[in-house]
Amino acid sequence: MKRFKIDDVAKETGLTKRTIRYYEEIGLIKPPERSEKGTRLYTEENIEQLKKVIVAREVLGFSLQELHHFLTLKETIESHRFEYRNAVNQDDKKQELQNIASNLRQQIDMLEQKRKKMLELKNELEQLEQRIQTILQEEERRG
Amino acid sequence: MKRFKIDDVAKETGLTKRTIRYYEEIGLIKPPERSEKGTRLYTEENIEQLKKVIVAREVLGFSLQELHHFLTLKETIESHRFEYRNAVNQDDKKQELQNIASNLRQQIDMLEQKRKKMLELKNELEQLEQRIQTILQEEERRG
DNA sequence: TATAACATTAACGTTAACGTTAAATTTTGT
DNA sequence: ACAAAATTTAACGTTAACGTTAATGTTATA
Repeated sequence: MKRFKIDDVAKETGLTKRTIRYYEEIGLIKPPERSEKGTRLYTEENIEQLKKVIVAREVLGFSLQELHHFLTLKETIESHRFEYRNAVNQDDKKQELQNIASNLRQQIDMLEQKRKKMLELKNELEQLEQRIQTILQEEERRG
Repeated sequence: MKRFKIDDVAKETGLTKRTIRYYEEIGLIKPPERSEKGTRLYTEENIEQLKKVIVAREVLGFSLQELHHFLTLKETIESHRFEYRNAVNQDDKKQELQNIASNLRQQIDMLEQKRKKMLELKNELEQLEQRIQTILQEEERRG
């Protein structure tokens, strides 16, 4: 499988090298493999993970802390997927799953709230746009 | 018309007094009236404006700079609404309006992009939720 | 009317999210 | 094989968005 060095990743994602290392430092992305002497070697998967982080930060406006919370949640779910049936203490596991589910529900509801607010703002902007278009068209007619 | 003091506004909006003064300082909100001796006196309208800023910041994740840009745009449009017909230089005005329109269109498209990305994330989370529910239900059945 | 409770400005402090620089290695191109 | 280019860690610098404190002045109320 092909590996990329940090400068390639930076160019691909638009982040700086510093930022990529920083995201690794605070645990937002998995540490990539290293060469024998310590140079970071990224897989496509590493890069995809980074891109998701960018979307969540830029597009959704999450803070890196919120993002970390989020990703940890996802990781927890995915890592528990197979372990569950063999769990030592079923009741504890069940409780944990229910906590996660409740947490997820909250995040989903929050996203829906945000989408609603965004739509409202978008509508407001479209009204402004309409107003301007009307004025411009009146001008056309009047010459 | 009733006026509120900054502490009331803080309680109403959930912001701190410092933050409210700061938003005024950087031009995010209109400076409210002052009493004879300098105490800030806020109208309902002032408070509404603040609440909109909060939505845009918290819910939409805009930086205060982006917000400022945004609000300035809106202000520009609204203040030009009546002035336009009597404008001295019609061509300049027309050009300006077209610039604003183009700017608005960009913001609207950006909002739509964000909404799309949000929906994707929401769907992803709902799949995770579904997975958890399935596991929990299997547990129920197995006792 | 006095005094407690609140407001104002000014200035320094803090935290997140990187930027920048430096000194030492590593990797790459010829 | 060796210079040039890229990478690593470490540490200090910067900016936005406030928090905190202090000194002083204003408002409310008993």
